[in-house]
Amino acid sequence: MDRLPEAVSGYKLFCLFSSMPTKPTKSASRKPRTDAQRNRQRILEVAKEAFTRDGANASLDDIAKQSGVGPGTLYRHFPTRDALIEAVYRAEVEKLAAAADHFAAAMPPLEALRAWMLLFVDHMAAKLIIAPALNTVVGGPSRLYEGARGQIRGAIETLAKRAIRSGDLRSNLDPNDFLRALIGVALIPASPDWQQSAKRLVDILIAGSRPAK
Amino acid sequence: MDRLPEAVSGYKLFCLFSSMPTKPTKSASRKPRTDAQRNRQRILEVAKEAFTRDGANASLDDIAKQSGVGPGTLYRHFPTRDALIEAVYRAEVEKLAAAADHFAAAMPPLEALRAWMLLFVDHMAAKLIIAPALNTVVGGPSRLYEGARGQIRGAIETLAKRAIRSGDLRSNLDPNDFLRALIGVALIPASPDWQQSAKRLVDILIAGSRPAK
DNA sequence: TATCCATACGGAGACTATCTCCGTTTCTAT
DNA sequence: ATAGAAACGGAGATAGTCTCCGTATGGATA
Repeated sequence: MDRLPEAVSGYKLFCLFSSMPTKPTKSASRKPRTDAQRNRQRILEVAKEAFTRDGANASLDDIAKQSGVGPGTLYRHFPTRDALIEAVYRAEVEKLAAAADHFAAAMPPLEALRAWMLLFVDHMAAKLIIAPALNTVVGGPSRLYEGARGQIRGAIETLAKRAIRSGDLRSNLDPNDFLRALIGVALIPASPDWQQSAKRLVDILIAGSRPAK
Repeated sequence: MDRLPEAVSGYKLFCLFSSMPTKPTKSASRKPRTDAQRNRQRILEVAKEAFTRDGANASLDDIAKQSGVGPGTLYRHFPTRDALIEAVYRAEVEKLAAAADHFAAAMPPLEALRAWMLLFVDHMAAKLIIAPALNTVVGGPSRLYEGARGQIRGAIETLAKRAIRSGDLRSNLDPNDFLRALIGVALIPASPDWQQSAKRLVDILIAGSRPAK
């Protein structure tokens, strides 16, 4: 419960920055140890597998073992289960955000939006990673994922605004509504016509968001 | 697991015949004990609170304690965590299904559909019960909730078909798409304009499902 | 109403997973 | 080459899950 919030958030901040391409800070301290980085990476990979396979409460000690490290090492890198899930989640999210930029640059507005929404769905379908990850955040009032959500939100906002500007969508539209709907689709992978449903939904959303004639 | 099933059933058979001089009927079905029913009910209520408050992995022993029963009693009624979650979930679902019938009987088609979709969202918003419950099912390939999902599906199908018949919606529509979208909305209760977003989304879905002019 | 026994109860305790602490090892910088 | 900061591993304390079985209770029967 009362889990040293400031210490944790400090660590999170570190993680956030550490995944950036170049160091923006002067930081004066020394280069992070290579074995630490390697272990961190390895844990992330194994965790992704494990969460995909066993759901969001796969055994953390098992993940540590499969990564070839002790439990202590895992918990040093990711103090809580949520922290680990979040890290895995963030990696996926970054791929999606990158794709949004790419589509925006390469396609006409409405098409780009549609393509990205479908990609969003595909990512969830293929990896099944984001769904289990989102589970735990829904359960509690935790503030995780906010940064990641920001990225996704940014991605769809960019695409939607472009489509609004070109007159393909109504101007009084909140792109977040799209997101919510898509996540719903992704969370029900049970039925076999899953993909079809997702595509239909995307088209319904777009059709429902066209400017009034 | 393998708990002497034949011995038990053999014993029951013996009782059946030996104690049955005149009555040809069922000694088998006896009225369920009232204390058992009461306990079951109480556990359900407490569990609903607990899951809402602490997320889907609230301590089961705690729930038992707060219900005034021992852990054994809880586990007899609900052998697994999923079973308990499912029971709570099912209760909510039944309320929704009932409401669908009510709306269908009392309102014009499109209005009834819209009202129910909003109620669906409200239930999730107010109770936050269904969301945590859905989490665990998403994680694994478990077959829980299928019956409950059937009820919900039935509810929205009834309403949607009515709206299709009256010409308010396109005929090539899969109402399940609506469901998926709504669940997505319900799973992101974080933002403050939550309710607004949900209502907008409902209208987008309906607008996007109108017959082509 | 009294009696019987199937049904249900409680909770001690075995088992399993989570997470911490700290002595040891490894890597970077000088 | 060496110092010492950083990272490691894993034993073990803690906490949650679930079972077993002796005891209590309420419905059926007479």
